Amino acid sequence: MEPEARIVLAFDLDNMYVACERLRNPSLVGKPVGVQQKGLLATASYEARALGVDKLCSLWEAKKRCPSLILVNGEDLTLYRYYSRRVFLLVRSVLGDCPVEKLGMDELFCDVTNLVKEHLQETRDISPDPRGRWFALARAESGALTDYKGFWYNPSSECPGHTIPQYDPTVSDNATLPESILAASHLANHIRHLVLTQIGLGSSAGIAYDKTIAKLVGNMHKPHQQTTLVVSPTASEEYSTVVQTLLDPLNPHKLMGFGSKALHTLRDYISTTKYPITSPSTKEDDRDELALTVGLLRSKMTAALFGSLLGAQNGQKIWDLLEGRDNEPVKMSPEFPLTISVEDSFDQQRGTLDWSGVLTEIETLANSLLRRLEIELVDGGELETLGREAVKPDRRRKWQRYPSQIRLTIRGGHSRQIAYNANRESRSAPLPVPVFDLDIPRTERAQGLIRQPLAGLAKQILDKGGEPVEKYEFSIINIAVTNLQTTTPTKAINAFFAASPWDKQENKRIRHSHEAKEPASSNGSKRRRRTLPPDIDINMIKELPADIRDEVVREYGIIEFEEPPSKIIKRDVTEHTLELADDVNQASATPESNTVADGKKLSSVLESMSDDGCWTSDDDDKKAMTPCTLCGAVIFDWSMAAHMTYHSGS
DNA sequence: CCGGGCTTCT
DNA sequence: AGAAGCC
Repeated sequence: MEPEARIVLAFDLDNMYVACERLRNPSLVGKPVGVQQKGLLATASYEARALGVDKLCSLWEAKKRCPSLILVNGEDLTLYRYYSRRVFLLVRSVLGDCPVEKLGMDELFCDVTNLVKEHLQETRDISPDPRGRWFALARAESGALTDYKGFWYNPSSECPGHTIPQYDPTVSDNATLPESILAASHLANHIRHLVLTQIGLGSSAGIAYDKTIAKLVGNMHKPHQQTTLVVSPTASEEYSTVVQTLLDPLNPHKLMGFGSKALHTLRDYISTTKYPITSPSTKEDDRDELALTVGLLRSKMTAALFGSLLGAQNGQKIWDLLEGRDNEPVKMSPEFPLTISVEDSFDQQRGTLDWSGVLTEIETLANSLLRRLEIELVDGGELETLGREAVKPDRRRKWQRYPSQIRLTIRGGHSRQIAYNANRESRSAPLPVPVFDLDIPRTERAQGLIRQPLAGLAKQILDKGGEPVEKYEFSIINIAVTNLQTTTPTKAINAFFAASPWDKQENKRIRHSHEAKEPASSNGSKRRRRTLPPDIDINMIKELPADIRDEVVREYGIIEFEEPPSKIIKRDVTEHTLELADDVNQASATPESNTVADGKKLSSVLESMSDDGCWTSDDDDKKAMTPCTLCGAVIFDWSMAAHMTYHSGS
């Protein structure tokens, strides 16, 4: 007995960077806007694309073609992360226990199998209601959404948005349409409606039976539209016909998991074995390459061949993609990222420095890393940076996560040969606890990080145990914190006792911490207090970062504190959700914000969400390519400026 | 295969 | 710790 079919929704926020900038600055609505990053155009609004801007990327070229183009600097991603998180939390709260997976900043996958199943069971036997059928949401323990219960839809109406295969209006009938996929499509429509009205971001969606195909069909009609695969895999023959028709003409690259490496390997094999695939490409982005399609690969090769070329497991997985099978589960994304990193790149000039120059660059990065930690991991931090009223000043700002490791990655050299991922070396070390102490100025904490451990890590990488060198060459420096913990770093506390990380000289005597650790299970009493290490100064404990101090106090049962230590941190997801949701409701209630980020009137967008007559679509944000005038390499337009710095370097 | 930021597999 | 994948 085969497992029941899943139902997967794929959401994609339309033109997200521009849309976010328009929420920040509504005067940009309806105008041609370009978002600029590092001297290149990261993305352009639909108005700008209509004026020919999307075909190029250098800034002056863009300005030439479209003098009215408004450039916005998008190098600081804070705003985009903020909205990305808002959308994630909203969707998650609507879907209860369903897994919601974040892909990058602007995409989500949702496995709504169980939700839809429950919905159908609940509504199966109830008598018809003139309003249609009630899709109940946010039940049970997700008590966050007291104001939110579900929505009505008409089970005998057509599927919202577009369908695959397309409806034949002459035979159009819901008889063949699986109830579950119809319900899921209405659910997706409802979620898009919520994201639009509560947050102000338009989105597109795909509804299908796995992630790859949901994403694929979702990309077929954009923006502000959705597309549903309306044939069930339980009707296996019809399903594979439809899916194969859909996939066969595609560039395999469009299938998630079919990366450039795999494609390259396959192409190599095909050309060296004179495999009978010959059709020369006419498409620009396939120039000089075999025009591989899903259909060609599928008909000319075998699963076994894929296995031997790409590894047994991976080969099989990729082969399955060609046949429209994708068993990748929708993985529930964690509330906070698992790593947070900052990175800068350097051309030949900037990237050739003596030792103190290297340290200066690392310090700059350390500062911006600390800023990000405060924005993203401290309660209320993101609101503060967005110029909204932060948490009450008297309320202590609490860390929501505690990274325990820090990692330095350096990519050396500027030779053209190396692959972008090669030549990277990294070293990691425990993250010193004082970084969490918000009473220490950020710049001081950054300097502390340099002293320990970043300078040492940099030496390990750059000197490789040899003698120091006059000049160091590198092209990328990255600093990351990893292993984000939900609890205060107790291990780090021990480390703190063992050696005060950043040399508070007076506290030299707090050394022998491990003696202080009690044999854990010496008797049955769990509540038994640890004894404070005898040589620890109570005043030093007072200077610990607040959260750490609480932990110490709790662990060791210190009582001679004037101010009572606050309770153990209690994390409440739902509370946070509501807090974030608040300011939007006001925003969307005011008349002047009653426009969608891409310039359409809200009312017209809402209207269009129920029918198919949407305005013309654009797509594939960043896929255009152009040959470099100097070396002829075909390069993504959005990276041409960066590419040019490459030439000027050598 | 350039950019910055993330995840996952090995 | 590094390679590779995705946006």
